[in-house]
Amino acid sequence: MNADLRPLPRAFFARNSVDVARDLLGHFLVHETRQGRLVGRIVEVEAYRGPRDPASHAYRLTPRSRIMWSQPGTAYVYFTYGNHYCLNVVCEPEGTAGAVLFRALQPVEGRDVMRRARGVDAPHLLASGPGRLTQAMAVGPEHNGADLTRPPLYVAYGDPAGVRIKRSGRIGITAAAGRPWRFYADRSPFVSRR
DNA sequence: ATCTAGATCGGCT
DNA sequence: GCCGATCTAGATG
Repeated sequence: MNADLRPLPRAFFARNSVDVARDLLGHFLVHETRQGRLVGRIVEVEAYRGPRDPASHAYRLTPRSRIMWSQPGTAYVYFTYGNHYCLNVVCEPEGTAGAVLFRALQPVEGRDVMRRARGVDAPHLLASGPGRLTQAMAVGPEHNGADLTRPPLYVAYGDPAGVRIKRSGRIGITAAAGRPWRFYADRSPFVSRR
């Protein structure tokens, strides 16, 4: 992996979250930790919108969901099912709610650290699923509100042109008929639900 | 291959 | 009190 990773600018995230989700495929999620630099290629994401999207935490304004109205490029980390953390990046202009959930990565750098954190060996099981992804990337509740446009945790330019994009319904969502806002890299072994 | 339950707890009605 | 933007292990066909 080359050493040069440049963060995406804030303007990238200040758009419709569905467009941001699609455009995120092929770019990198990077975390510079004490253990070393962890890098994954983004291969699966889901878009969530505001009060008009019943599947979104921002369907209502609550203390937890408030952050989805904040500055684009901000991290939204939430806890679910008593066990797992999920990482999102806030989208849309400030004052409009929206976010993209990171669902799966292709591990690119720091695989050994990821293996240790996950307790599994197979590369396609390291970060294929939102809970697995945060565990592999050493992301937790302390990152809620972090700025994902600058180190140590950020989204960096990759190779989006080389991705065959597929779309589908969001996973685990019942109240979202007619909103196929999950995007993933076609035929990638690193997406969830293989 | 497909299903089921259990873990485990914060946020919300 | 209920249930979730999940994962894993174990059972069953």
